[in-house]
Amino acid sequence: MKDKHTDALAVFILAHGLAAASLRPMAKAAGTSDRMIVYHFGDKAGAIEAGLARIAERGVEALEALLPPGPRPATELMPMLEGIMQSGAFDASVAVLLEVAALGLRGDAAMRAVANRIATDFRDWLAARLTEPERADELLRGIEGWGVLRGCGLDAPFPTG
Amino acid sequence: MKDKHTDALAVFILAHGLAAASLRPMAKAAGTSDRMIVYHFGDKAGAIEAGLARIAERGVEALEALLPPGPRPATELMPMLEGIMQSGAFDASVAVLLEVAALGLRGDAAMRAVANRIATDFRDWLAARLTEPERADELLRGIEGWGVLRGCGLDAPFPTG
DNA sequence: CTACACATGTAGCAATCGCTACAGAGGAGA
DNA sequence: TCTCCTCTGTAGCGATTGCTACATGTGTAG
Repeated sequence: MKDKHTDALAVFILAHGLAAASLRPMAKAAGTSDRMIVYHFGDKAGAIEAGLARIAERGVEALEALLPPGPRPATELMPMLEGIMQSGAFDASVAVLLEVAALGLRGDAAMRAVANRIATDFRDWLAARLTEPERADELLRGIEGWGVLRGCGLDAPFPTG
Repeated sequence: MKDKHTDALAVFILAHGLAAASLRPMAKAAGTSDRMIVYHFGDKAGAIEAGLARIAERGVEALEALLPPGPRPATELMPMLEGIMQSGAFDASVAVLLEVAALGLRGDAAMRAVANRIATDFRDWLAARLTEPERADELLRGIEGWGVLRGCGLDAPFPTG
């Protein structure tokens, strides 16, 4: 049951953002009570961390499912990614990452750890998908920056290959 | 008086983040009451927007003060910026931008407008500071991405010139 | 002096927050 | 059967949330 609840937490956080993630609404979305969330996860922070960890697990899988397999040169991979990101399908994921990264920047150690996990998973996936894996850091930086500027309503160029 | 309050709002938001920006704490920091904040700014959203607008005005000035004047090639400007950003002096500013951009990504029109203003000001400043102003977009994207990854505790490369 | 807009303090509202105490249900082992 | 242990529902706590009603200043124009 805890596992189902964790899924529901992940879905809720993705849908509404960290800022709106309070116990009762999350519990209701999970079909249970705030009482149970606290029982399973200790406290709100534990529940949030569990939900974010689940998001981290699922994020890369979702992206992977949308791309043909195998490593490619950046000049091929990045335009594919651009199409996917421009569609808005991952806006919620990016928004969550931005919220978590902002907390990390403010010194929240737990959130920084979660952010690190999400970003590292994405970077590793990117490196595995590139025929030039040494460019993963640079391209990841470009993608995240593009996401920020997208949230700002700016048409920044997507990082090219 | 409203102007002083706006300054205090900006300082508070920078220091504690959007997530912690509730009326009473902000008012206390401004040396007034929640009653007065609502009186001057209409409601909480108005106060937040006013504070963020003030942050947008001041952000670029603060950066400008730390650099020698005049446009430079990216290969000179970016290492200077890197030193400043690595110092952490602008972590709070970046964190606020990430929070606002996340709300923008979620469709909050007012926050997207504020985010747009902040990002556009920064981009314009960057373009004016570069001997290759056409690279402003790309470098801005790189800097924002670097900020995200810094919040994730990742040592991403700062965009080079 | 009067009138009237601007400004401010006190008090309180209903709603929501994270969290907890308590009681019970249900199954597993002695 | 008795006794734990895991799980769950109800109810409520004190604190904080955004916001408002009401009374009272404090100026300035007529």
